[in-house]
Amino acid sequence: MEAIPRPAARIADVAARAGVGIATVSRVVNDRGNVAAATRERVLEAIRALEYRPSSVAQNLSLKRTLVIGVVLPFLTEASPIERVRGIVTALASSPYDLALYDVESADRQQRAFRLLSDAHRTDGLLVVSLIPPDEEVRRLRSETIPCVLIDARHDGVPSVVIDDVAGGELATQYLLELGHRRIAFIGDKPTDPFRFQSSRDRTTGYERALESARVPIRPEYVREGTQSRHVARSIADELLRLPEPPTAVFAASDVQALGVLEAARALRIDVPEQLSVIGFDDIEIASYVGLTTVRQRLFESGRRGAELLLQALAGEPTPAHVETLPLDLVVRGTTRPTR
Amino acid sequence: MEAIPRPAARIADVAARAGVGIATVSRVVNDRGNVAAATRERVLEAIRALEYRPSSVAQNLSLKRTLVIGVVLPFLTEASPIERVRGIVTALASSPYDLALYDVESADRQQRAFRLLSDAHRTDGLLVVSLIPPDEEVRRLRSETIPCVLIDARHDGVPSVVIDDVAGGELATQYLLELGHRRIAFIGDKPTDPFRFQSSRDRTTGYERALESARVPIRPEYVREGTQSRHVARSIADELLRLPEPPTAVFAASDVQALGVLEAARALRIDVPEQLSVIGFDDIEIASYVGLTTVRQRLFESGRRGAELLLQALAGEPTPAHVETLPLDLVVRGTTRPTR
DNA sequence: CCTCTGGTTGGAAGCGCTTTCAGGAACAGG
DNA sequence: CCTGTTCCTGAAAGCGCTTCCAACCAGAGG
Repeated sequence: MEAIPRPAARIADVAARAGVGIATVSRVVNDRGNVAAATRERVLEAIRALEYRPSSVAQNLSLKRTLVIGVVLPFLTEASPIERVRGIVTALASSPYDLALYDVESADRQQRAFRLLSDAHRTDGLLVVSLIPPDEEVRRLRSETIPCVLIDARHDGVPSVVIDDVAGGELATQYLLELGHRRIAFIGDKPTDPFRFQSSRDRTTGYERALESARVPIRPEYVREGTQSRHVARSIADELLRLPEPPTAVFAASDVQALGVLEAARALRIDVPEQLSVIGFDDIEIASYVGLTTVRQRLFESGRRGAELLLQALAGEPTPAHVETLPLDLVVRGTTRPTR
Repeated sequence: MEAIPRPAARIADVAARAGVGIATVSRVVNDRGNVAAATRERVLEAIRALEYRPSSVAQNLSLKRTLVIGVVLPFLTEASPIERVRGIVTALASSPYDLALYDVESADRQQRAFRLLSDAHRTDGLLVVSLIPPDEEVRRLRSETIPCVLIDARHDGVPSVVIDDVAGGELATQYLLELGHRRIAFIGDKPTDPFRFQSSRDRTTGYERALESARVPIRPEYVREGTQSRHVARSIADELLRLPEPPTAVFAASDVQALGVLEAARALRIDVPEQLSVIGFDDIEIASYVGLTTVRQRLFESGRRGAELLLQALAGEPTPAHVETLPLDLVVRGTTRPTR
């Protein structure tokens, strides 16, 4: 337990101690053939004695790779990105790649782009989650042949793992319609949200389509937008429920927002699901605890699958499909009920 | 949007194009003084034209640093480590350091130690969460002067951020006692769990102390151990509640386990909190949704604080205290009630 | 006994950057 | 017009590793 600062051993130290050339040490370390057994043993002994570990930085420079996969995503603090990261971590666990996380939550888009770019060199591949990379950046990545896979985002020519948000919106709305609901409200994200507004908009489209094909008129006062937060969703729901003709069902574009709706209902002593049906989207972990009916998207799976695709690309295998669409399932729990 | 693979520009390319030496380019890039304005402009122009970005790998090799902080932790898939990671990410956001995640969930201890060691070179500092690093490793880290901070773990001479688990256990148990409960069960982790058994054991100690000072006899059949899972806790709780003389209150060593207790009670149609009080530990996000009374530990804060300490050490500032203990709070929600 | 073959080995060149060091230019003062 | 400063600048030496290539050694075959 001595605390004498001693610099880490370098390959030359090992070579000197074993009385061989550094090339030989390198061969032993990397298990590249043609080293006499006796020599190998001597080198191994020296490595042990010196506690030598190759500097990955130097290896990387020499090999022109980094063995790290960059994951760029917004809102790491929220439940659904976390779920995806879990999937990514799982897929990467058995690979030689490390994972570097870049949360762009607070950064403005400029800075985000900048970081991405300047980090291109320190990354063998990129996983971009819920973010659409600027054309400029995609061009660069491609010209430097750094593989990239998008998760929950699309960009021409970049492989991606997505869901069909329109279908998801339809699925949820149709289910409510089947239960007999006709006054169905929708709470989505603000289109000004630079990040995920596309998927929310698609879900809105799905909602509208479902209503249209059921010949239920769309009431503008039922279609609301807020930010992706329980708090805001709660106050929107509150307004909705105080309407002269309140909805009998609410479709929230995310579980987090659905939880806000649940809170609003509770505060107003409106029983769910007796007086109000609520359906969410995502199926985050909490959803199962509170018994929320929702549209499940495979968040974990999206991360895993995206990482797998990237790993394939990194391995030089051709990336199979350009856009991979993950299935959605309706998960019926306790917050929805037929109208009586 | 051409897809012609073109290798990334190197510093020499920039130098050539600008008609200067590479040293000058380096000076411009790093904003190190003494470059004539005209020269600087020419270099900047070349950088722009070639879309030059310095290779951080090469920089790192030259500078002998990596600008990455390694975070080693088990069970990234669970709620509480995630919460800590969030704190770490937050603290690191404004620093130049990147974050590399090493989840040791599946790996056995051997491999974990190995990874840690061999990665020492690719990391400027280490944050170890809920894991006690082997002496061997600590020695190495110290001799190579790689700063390290422990979160939710202790090791002689290594700064750490922890909580007082004994006090936490006492806090929870005392509260139940104050509510009038006398038949209080405890569900902790199996001591065989190589990872977190220490904190669970400390909480058990706290539980026992509280009972002792209240002169309430400890009943062995009330003190149970399981793994850190809702499922297992549920079946343990089930057994507990079927006892001829079932407990009127359960203290679970973690919120996740408390949720299992809640499930068991629901299945047995035992009303919480009317017939059974339940208190957890941690205050993970779900706890607030389900209204679980619990002992809050500042998970997010622990990550942030640990990262801050590491950053300080990295900056050469002396690390203030060796062991920093974060406060615990009793959060009373809806799963506890006085005995009538 | 000599040449050939194939397994071993070390020297040295790179990977792309930082930084030291010394040389040059320009300018001020004498 | 000369000398001393002050600035600017580029060559070159690392940083620690991989790998090409040439050299070497031994045993096999002739």
